[in-house]
Amino acid sequence: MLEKQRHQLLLDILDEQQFASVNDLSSQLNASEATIRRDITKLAKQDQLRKIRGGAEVLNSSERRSRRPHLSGTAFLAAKEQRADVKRLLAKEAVKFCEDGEFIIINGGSSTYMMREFLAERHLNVLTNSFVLAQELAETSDNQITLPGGELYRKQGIILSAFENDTIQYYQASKMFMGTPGIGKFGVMESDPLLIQTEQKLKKQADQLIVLADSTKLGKRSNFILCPLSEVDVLITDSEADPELVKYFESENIQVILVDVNQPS
Amino acid sequence: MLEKQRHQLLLDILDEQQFASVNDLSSQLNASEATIRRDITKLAKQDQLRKIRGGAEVLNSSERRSRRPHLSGTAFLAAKEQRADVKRLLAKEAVKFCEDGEFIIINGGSSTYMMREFLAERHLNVLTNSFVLAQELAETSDNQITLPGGELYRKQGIILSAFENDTIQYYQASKMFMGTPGIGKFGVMESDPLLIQTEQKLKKQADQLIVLADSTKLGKRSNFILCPLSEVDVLITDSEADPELVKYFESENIQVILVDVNQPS
DNA sequence: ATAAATTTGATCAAAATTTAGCATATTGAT
DNA sequence: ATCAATATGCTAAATTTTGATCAAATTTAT
Repeated sequence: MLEKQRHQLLLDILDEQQFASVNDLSSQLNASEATIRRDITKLAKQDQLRKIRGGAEVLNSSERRSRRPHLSGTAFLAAKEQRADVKRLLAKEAVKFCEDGEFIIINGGSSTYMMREFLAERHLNVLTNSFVLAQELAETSDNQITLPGGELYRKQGIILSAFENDTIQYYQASKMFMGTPGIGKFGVMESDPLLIQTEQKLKKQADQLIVLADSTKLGKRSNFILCPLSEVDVLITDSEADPELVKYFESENIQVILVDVNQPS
Repeated sequence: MLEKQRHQLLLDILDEQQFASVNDLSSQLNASEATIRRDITKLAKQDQLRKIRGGAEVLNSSERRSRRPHLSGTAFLAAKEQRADVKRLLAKEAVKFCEDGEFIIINGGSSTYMMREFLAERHLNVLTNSFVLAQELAETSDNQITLPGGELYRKQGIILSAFENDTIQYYQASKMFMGTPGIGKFGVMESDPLLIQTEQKLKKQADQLIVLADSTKLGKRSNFILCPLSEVDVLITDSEADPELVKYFESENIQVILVDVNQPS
């Protein structure tokens, strides 16, 4: 059996049963114990599993090296599919807010990613933590692109850093655009704890915060509160939004833009 | 059987079973192992499969050649053409220097970009200011990727920042790889003034500096001196290098690796 | 604490795989 | 049909992986 293949199977086994002894693996993969030990050592070096006495142990997902959730691939584009048509309209409206030459920040996410289509023929200065958006804009537009430093998280297609990041700190934008899994009286939500810190750092550098959220997101809760409503300047949503909530947002001094979902596009 | 036909069948087999050993393929396609090896090498160069020890492995669809060339392709890819074969061999040698799990820095440029092919099956932690390299590695490999913050320069496919950049400062690497337009008694040269500052910052974070330069670059001058020879630890060049110069570099305590240019692969 | 049992890493020879060079066969162009 | 270019198969040498053995380290049982 090929080494690579054996490695793959070994990881598959671990995925299912959490732990595996050298002996188990040796018989399941019919390879000698010496070989299994070498495999484990190698895979441990690659951060694919944890070597423990007697065998190996799986890593929990946060430690694990993303097992090829491809950029531009599965996870990201799949999320993009949901209500893609509405998101596209919100994105279109968002881009209309910008004047050529303006400095803006675009936070990663499937809603804001849609802005790429409309940014193609614009000439803005864009700071974004979305690697995939940067990629698109670099290829299809003349916008000036700035990226924050950090590690690339393939699953989200985003660049994250634990450190204070000077590139962000020196960037001053008039507007920041972001999507959200939920927005309500409690504020703007975020489901991915990894993202919160970066988002808050980005938000500090912009004069105006513009949130994109289709009507199903209104009033929805999620894991974490990213910021209170008072920090939101504009909310772009669709015409099916609950009028009560819209009124409430407006009473909180938020400019609400309702995009007609039956618009021809 | 026609070569093209055999290639197609080979890929079909891989599609079905993920892995295939040279031996398997040889009997299934009745061709000698030598031929199968040559096929695999060729197809791997075309990014149709991944060459692994003992055989070949499928690429998941997003890695497949279907994708369009990244970043406008023009300037950057054109530069890539020159002496591409030699550069590829230098890159291969460079990757051999790395151990899985190691933290390395790769400076942008056409030589170092070639490392992507050989990094595909490795598991390293890579910090690079090359946006295009990051793109490739993100799509085709499991390496952990870190990017410095800054503006995206399309022509060079590179991220540059005028600011001190914490992402870089917190990164500690054992090796830094860089290409150069010229290296001689005066030191390592750089032609693009924009790059110098970033390169010097990156260099500070690595224990060892490894320079890739084909033999035509040896003794060549360019606009700027990036660093003196004393800071270079390893020079990877090809066997057509001027022996006098090689001797000189060695007398300066540089480990010189000569790659045989007549090597096939 | 001591002994027994287990696991580990190192070493080495055998087996498998890759590479390189050369001879032969096939193909395409004239 | 002939020549050149390319593709194929074979072999020997170099490299890598594997499995077996064993001493040292670690854990478990007494």
